[in-house]
Amino acid sequence: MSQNEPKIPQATAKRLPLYYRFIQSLHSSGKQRVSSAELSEAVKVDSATIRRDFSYFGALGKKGYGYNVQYLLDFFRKTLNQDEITNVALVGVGHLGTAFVNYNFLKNNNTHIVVGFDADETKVGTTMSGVPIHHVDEMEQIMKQNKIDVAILTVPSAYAQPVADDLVRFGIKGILNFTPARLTVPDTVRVHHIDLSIELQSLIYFMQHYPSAEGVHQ
Amino acid sequence: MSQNEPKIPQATAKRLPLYYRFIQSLHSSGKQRVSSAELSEAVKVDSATIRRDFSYFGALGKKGYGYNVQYLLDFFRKTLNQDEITNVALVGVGHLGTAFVNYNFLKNNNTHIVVGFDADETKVGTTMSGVPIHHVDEMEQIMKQNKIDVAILTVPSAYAQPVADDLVRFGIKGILNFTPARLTVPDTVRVHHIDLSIELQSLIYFMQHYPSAEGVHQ
DNA sequence: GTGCTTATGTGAATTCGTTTACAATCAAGG
DNA sequence: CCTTGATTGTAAACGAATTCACATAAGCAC
Repeated sequence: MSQNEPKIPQATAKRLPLYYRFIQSLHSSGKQRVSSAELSEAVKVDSATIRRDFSYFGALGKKGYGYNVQYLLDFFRKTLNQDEITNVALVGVGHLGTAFVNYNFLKNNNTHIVVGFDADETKVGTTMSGVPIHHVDEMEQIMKQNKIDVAILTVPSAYAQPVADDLVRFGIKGILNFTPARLTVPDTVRVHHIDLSIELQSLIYFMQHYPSAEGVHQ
Repeated sequence: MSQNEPKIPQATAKRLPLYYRFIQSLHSSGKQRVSSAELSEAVKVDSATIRRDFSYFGALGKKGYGYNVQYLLDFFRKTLNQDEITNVALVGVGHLGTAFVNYNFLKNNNTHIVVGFDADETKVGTTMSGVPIHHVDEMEQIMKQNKIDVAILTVPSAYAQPVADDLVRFGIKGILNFTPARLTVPDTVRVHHIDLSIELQSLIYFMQHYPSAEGVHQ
């Protein structure tokens, strides 16, 4: 879909959902217009970077005025494909997986965990926050039925690669990987790593070696 | 501590814990030497980048040979200050916070959640996986007693900024922020954001707009 | 209309990070 | 001790991202 748009820098693409969220909150608070300076203050991104980011999509604002909130909102909704709900599978319903099912990315979000998988028979057949938990052996069938192409991976790290291999085989297109394993997948599959120990470790390293300055995040 | 080392690029610093973890696993599997090519395969970072990263610390390897695992291990342990345990506070013991307490970054890690805080009276006074949960009103006293300077923030987003203000007042030096709020803190305090909805959203954006290519993470 | 103020959009400069490519060096084996 | 093969460490090239700085255009007040 929309493969003919100009290629957006990856750094920009990562900030789009952040912008979108704040624009939503502006909109629901009734604000009509906003400047890159205000946005900057709220999302903690330099205002020039915001203007540059927006400019990749053409001229979204007006000189001397700023940006119209409604227009931005509509634009980002379209760009981020927010009218279509993305079904997500959760693979591994341990502590972390459970937290995600309960949270379920509900607010201001077009993503929804629709099914969980686990190998633990005591969990299989239950429902958590309305999400049915199936056995991992049923993945193929259920993933294809529900047209799921994104998975959140929260299995023990020893199983990460084999489970990822399965997911790939069943047609997954994106994996949000919370295990420490660095997955090997075909390059048609997009993997984002969130490695909690490493985030904590690197935070501490930065604290000890970089007295000041703002941190990025991942 | 060790403020006189050469300044390491931030991108490099973020990879250090990743290297360390893999070197540990090499060591415990009895491997004596390792090349940048092998490391590259395992951690999925280009081998030239690894050599460049290591070179910021001087010559850690030998030409034609590679790196001595024991030497690397010792070096990284020292550099990442792994002999000293870092006490961490968990603020907000909801679903996500609970997952972290149970996980507790135990393996191969010098960080340890030693205390949790919550406003919910039914949680206060309990112990989760050996970690005592106190009321947020006791933060000041307990944080200072235990010399805690890192916190994991998993409170509802409306409380994120006020709680962060408290933490700053009680002398925190680093915050791992899992709330969607972009915190305002003095620049002596390091904040890393992990915004789960945004990670999921941006994964989906990348899937739809960048057919191939390897994703970064964070 | 006219002029003042504001804030965008972007060329250019800069900073940061990655990758190429190869000379220098070492281990190992005969 | 010499040769071969392997692998580092880094200079230089490249590429990505950020930031500066300002011409340009729009709103707004009078």
